[in-house]
Amino acid sequence: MMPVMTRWLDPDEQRTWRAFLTASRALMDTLDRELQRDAGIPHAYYEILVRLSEAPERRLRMSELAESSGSSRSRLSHAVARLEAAGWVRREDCPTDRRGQIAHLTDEGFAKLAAAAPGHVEGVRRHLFDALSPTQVEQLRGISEVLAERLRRA
Amino acid sequence: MMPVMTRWLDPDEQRTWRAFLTASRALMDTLDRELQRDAGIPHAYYEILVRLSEAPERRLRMSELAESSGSSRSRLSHAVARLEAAGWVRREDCPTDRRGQIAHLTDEGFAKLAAAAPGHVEGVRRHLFDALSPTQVEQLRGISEVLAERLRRA
DNA sequence: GCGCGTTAGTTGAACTCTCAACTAAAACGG
DNA sequence: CCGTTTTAGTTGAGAGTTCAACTAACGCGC
Repeated sequence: MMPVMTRWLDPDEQRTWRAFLTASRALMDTLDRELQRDAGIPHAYYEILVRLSEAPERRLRMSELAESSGSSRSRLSHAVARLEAAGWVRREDCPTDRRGQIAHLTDEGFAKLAAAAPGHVEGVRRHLFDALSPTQVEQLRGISEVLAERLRRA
Repeated sequence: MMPVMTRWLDPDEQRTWRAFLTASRALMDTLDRELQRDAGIPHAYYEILVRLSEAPERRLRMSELAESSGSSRSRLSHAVARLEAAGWVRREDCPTDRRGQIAHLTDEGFAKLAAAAPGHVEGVRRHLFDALSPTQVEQLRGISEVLAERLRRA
């Protein structure tokens, strides 16, 4: 929707926006690179494995997995196909909905995740939490929750 | 580097990290999608055009452009190749360093950027600034600047 | 029970990004 | 000067993402 009168960013907002852009991009790129190097998977795949590992019986409907891991359905389909080829996830038919598929984290996949987790968590701590004061961490949570909620509806 | 004893995230940190992940991913995805829909370019390309438009004579060395737009050199090479094919950027030899290339934003590229900017800025405002209180915006700037600085060295 | 809109999930093509390998030129060191 | 090491930038292959199109099954309304 093209506004009639653009509400441009003032210099302060501009600075905030660019800092945020730089920081979040750098953070994600760094974590992604570390994960790729140490575990051979992109961060999006790690996220999928984590959500599966936390689900009852390590099983989740594809759509719920997409939702919780922040992937589009298409992305998840491709990702699970690759994870299945690697033997870390298996797909099963859903007994109550014949359209449905259930992704199931295998023992091998779980082991892979368990091996990757410490290094990744350490990265999150080093690059994010260690850099911020306790107050800032609290602030970041408030900000993130507002934004996440807002964008969930959008 | 695999730590001997993992410093796991406590529940509060976990919640913060996941909220941040969700929010920043949703924000970037949304802006990227809007930009792709309205201007036909990904956000990374928009960023490149913006930096060029702000440079003296709308010219920048490839390496400086990569640095300022947060792209790897490889990514920038591919991106500029595509932008050049679209007629929005031209590459010129650097007179002082025969290895160097200078990217130059054409009038056509500038026009394209000028057309895309209002919609994008409106998106940034709607999805980010409108959602936060003035205090939170200030906090976000502080947090982002610390993180950006920290990761720049890494 | 039937039609129709909705939802679940997949697929392939086009595009972007990453990584490693590569060329070429500058800069350094003796 | 000459050899070595950096730095600039590109390239191609491989992998991930997106978008639109598609199949199939659910479920609502009559």
